[in-house]
Amino acid sequence: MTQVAMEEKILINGLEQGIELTKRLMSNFKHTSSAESNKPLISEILRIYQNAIFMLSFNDDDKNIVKRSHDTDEKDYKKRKISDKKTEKVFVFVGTGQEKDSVDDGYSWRKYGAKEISGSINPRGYYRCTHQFTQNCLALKHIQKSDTDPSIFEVTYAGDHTCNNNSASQATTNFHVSMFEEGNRAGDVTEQREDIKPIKTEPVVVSLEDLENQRENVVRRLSFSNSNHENVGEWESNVFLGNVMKNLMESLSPATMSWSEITSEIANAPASVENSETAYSYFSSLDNIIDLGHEDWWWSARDILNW
DNA sequence: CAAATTTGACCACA
DNA sequence: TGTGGTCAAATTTG
Repeated sequence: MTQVAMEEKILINGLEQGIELTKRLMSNFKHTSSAESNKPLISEILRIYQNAIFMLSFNDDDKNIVKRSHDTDEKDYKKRKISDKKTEKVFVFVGTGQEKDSVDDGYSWRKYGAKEISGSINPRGYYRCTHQFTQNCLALKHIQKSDTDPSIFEVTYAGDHTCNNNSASQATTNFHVSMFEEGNRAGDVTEQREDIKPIKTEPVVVSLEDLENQRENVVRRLSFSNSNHENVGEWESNVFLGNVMKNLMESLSPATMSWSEITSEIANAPASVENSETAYSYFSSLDNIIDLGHEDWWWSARDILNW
């Protein structure tokens, strides 16, 4: 594992911890205050996380960030399996929840194989969409538990869902943070890095429906990197943010605040970082917050946000 | 009993 | 020939 990868992991774990704290905080807070006063907090938290993730993708930029465009390849659909698919690697950090061997991402999967992977301790599981035959849905995914950290799952998706039978309705109690790490081979446009540097954060507009039913749409609308191409950081951040929001929604009772309220609140949040220095300062403060530990963090947040 | 999983066989590919 | 992805029979699960 490279140095960068290690830093990445540490950062993500910290962020994930922060989210757990946020969940708890919000859960507590809803009993003692109005939803209205929660809004600025939510915005601030989201912004901080957004910037942290920004940093993450920025750090990533000496690796291959660009996802291989998989267009105009559909000629030889003879070899219709995983071979030439855009396969994105995803790290899923499962929150404190129960140990499971898979990750609930809203779709229903059917395991069709498992394989020992050379050099890895844990086997890799092979899944296809449950509706592969009934709806001709050719989505696939592979899951492999990390050797070093049992709470991390390496998930590779291949193929798009054409089915609509995802079980998006039931909310997960677990909290997932998903992140793409790399596209693939070395020859891939690493020199276009300058173009990829995120420039500015756009207002966030997302609907919960889209998040849970149509990830692809979420990717586009939640985008806060520049990018004509979809790049990895984009996806990563979107999934991350989407999960943040989802959990905030779960923490708040549905009656106290509607999703559209949150959405507009987020959209009105100040546009964030213009450059990496600013982003770094945000990141640092987040880092400090995490360092404070659970109880202190709560009070620290009170100070920062002027409650 | 149907649907999902396990597990070794099979097979493609480098 | 080794590795990794899929198949499918056996088995488990609900």
